[in-house]
Amino acid sequence: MTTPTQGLHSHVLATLGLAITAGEYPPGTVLRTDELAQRFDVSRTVVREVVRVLESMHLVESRRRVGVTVLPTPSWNVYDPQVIRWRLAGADRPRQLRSLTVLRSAVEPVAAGLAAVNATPEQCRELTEQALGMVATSRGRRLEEYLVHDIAFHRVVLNASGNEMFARLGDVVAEVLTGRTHHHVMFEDPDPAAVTLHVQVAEAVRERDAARAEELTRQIAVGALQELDVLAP
Amino acid sequence: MTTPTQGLHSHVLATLGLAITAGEYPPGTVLRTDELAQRFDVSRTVVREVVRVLESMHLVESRRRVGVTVLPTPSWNVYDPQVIRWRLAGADRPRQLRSLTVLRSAVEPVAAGLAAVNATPEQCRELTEQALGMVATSRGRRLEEYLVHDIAFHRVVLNASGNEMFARLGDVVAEVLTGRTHHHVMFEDPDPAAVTLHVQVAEAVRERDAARAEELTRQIAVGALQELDVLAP
DNA sequence: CGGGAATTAAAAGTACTACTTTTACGTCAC
DNA sequence: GTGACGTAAAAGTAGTACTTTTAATTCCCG
Repeated sequence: MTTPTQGLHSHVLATLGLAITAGEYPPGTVLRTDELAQRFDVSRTVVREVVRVLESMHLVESRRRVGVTVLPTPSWNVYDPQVIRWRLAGADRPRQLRSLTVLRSAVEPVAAGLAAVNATPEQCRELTEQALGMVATSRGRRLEEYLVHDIAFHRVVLNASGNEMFARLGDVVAEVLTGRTHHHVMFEDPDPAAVTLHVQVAEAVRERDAARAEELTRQIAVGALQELDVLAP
Repeated sequence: MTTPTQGLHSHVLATLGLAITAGEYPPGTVLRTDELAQRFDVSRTVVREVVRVLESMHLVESRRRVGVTVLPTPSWNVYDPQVIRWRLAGADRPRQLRSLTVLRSAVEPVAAGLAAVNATPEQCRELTEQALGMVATSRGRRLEEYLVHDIAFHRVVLNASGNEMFARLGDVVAEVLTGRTHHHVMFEDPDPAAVTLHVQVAEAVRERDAARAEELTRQIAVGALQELDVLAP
């Protein structure tokens, strides 16, 4: 069952996008628009609009007299949040989680350093609040609540960096953290060391210590990568 | 005059996308499909497909009984290569170049470190070759040739990292480097220090010295940022 | 027998029209 | 003033007819 979307377009897009990113149609596979129209029981108009969107994501390529060809993975717009969501929902979720975590490990430390310089007082407050929330929910099987604070924390850091490219990764980080939490056996409480590091990052940002904020965030990232190595060998 | 594209769809998409990203339609502006159809002298079908694509880039939102609303900048899919190209071609190109350069400064050092671990012999060879090409073209007003090697160099590093998210930034880096070169007064030869650093990175990767590759690339990034500060105060 | 030019047909691209569905907004009753 | 109701405006959907591109086949000539 796919996500219950409203509107024919959304439905077809979700179904096709998911299928393609899941590798259900190997690269090179050709689809024909009216065949798809028949399969989904919608008009060719709808299919064409869907194909145009998939084309803009570089998942497929539409050529006259040939049809709609599925493109190889390296062409895909892997930064498109929609594509990320599809892939995280699909088969190679572990690989995807790893790629994204590596990306985080590169970006977040730099973002934290910038946040120490650019964060507004309000953002500093928010950051501290979320860190404290993490502490409060870090023990006693309260992983869901912890996750909310964790996501909020990282989102504030990325936004506070003042760089729009970083800010836009908030959703990606949210997906990664969610995926990680839900994928693990949900019994264990989060690593106490990580919790402490978050508190310290908030502190460093508040005190405008960019180097320290960056270094501490780097440690968080290292921890996340190691955790991934342990759980997905 | 916009880029000479083939096909009505491409043409309308390019024109509208460029106009929106250039801020020609402030957020909240409402467009109507048949008004657009009239303006571009195409059928509503074509306009609808364009709108769907713009919607997937989160540049606009289409609602019944309202029309097509231009969304605020923070919603935009700023990682979409198409959006990046439009924005680099438009008014806030300096701001955009800065954002992207900061992103590079975060990503490329980590990518270089990974490349030192994962690069194939072939990639090492290619890297050295491009670095030497940079050296060869670094003097005597040969900026265009230099640019080609520079782009190729960074692309190889990103690909060799083995991380698909990094690899996908190759196009972005290419745009940034191109934009930078063409935007500057094209008289001065590239910074000799930067050229040397590139050679050293190739060396470090070849010798599998991840830490050194990372650190050297970080220095390249710092240089790029400083250069930007000098030229766009 | 081979290669290149002409032909063909298959599929997407475009246009137009008619109809449906949603929903903002204004109206009217309470 | 507030809430139910009706209306119309705009997007959504469908279907059809036609155009354009181009892969693939055919056919002619060397």
